[in-house]
Amino acid sequence: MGYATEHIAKTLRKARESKGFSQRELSAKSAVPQGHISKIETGAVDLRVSSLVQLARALDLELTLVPRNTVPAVQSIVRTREPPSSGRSEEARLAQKELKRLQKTISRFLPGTGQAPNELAQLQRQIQELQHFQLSGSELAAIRSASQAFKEYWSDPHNVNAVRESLSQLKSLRNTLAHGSVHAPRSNTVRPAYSLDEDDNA
Amino acid sequence: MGYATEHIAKTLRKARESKGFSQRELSAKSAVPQGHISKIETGAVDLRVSSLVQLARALDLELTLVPRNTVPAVQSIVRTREPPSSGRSEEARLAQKELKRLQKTISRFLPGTGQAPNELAQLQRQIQELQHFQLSGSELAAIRSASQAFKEYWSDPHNVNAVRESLSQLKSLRNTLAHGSVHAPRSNTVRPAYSLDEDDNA
DNA sequence: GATAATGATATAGTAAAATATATCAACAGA
DNA sequence: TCTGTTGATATATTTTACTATATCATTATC
Repeated sequence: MGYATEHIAKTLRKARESKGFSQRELSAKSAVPQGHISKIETGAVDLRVSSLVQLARALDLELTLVPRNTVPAVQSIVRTREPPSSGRSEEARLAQKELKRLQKTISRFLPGTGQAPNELAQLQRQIQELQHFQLSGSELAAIRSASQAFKEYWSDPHNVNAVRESLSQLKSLRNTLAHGSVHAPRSNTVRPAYSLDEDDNA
Repeated sequence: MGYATEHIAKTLRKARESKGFSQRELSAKSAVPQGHISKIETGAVDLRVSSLVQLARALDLELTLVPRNTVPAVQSIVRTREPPSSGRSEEARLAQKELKRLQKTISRFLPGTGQAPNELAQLQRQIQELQHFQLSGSELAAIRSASQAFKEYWSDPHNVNAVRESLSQLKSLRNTLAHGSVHAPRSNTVRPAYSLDEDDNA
């Protein structure tokens, strides 16, 4: 409806997709129900500012009021810092999927083992945390590599070193992401009021 | 309440005051009731985006969603284009008051005259329109000068030239403002859905 | 001192968002 | 084919913004 709010809705959707989040994931991060996100993105509601801010924060966006005559300059800034080119959204999606796949694989493997090595739990937490970062192509490669390492352990449960290898890869990935030295900064992972998981490590 | 929306509220109030608008004036321009504006500025409500946009437009602001990491750059842009230094708010206030004073003076003068010169009506319309611009120090000077000219006419109703002088000063002021060649652009005066006054002239 | 403008509040009624749940079709993978 | 994910919708309930209107204390202006 609202001609002016339509733009907001589009921005939200684009931001979400570019980060590879599903509406349900975003719902978890922002504490806004998925159904409501759907309505918002399709412009079916005149949402309240608090809802908008909740979503924005989860998407690493900031709601600002800028003077009309500065809008072009602002847009130019935003544009130059945007995702390098195209395909980013798809890569983010794939990276997130790969993470989930690995997570699932591990959890399916766990019950079978009499006593799982310590590293397995760590691996799981690491994956858990990585899901909070915005990922892209290069990260996808690292994740796949870690996934590969775990498969080696899967096929030979004596090879604990493979787990260690996998874990170390993900840790290093997490550190690069957290320190923002290479890719998108994202120094602070978005954290909902109710914590979905505890993650804290070095 | 809303920690995040508090910032929005402050921005709105600052923008309004810096333009010398009262809540009632802003209410007229934005079609948002004064009482509601009060609640919004004091952070008593979690307003809807449509209301926020209405107010923003009336204040010549744009609601935008920008990536977190661009916020500092954006703020810097906004800051460099802001009112040169201080006292702007007070000057705007004074300029608006001066206009009102002149308007009042004229309307009080009118009934007394058997047949007011054409220029008086033009003067009134000119003032009417000028009230839609954001004014500052230099405009204040021009307005006072026009006011002075009118007083000469007041003391000597035969001196129609004084009115012409006053009118010409305001017209020139209006043109400079409208074309944005000198001060703040403001090419399009904010116009509420229901028109409060008709003003159209060259 | 009287009058007018300003901003903050209060109350009551209406409209609409927010929420919790659930369902559904389309599609992707195992 | 079966399963899980995704996005869109539907319904019912609760909460709350929005509106209109009025009051009030505080400043300014005459």
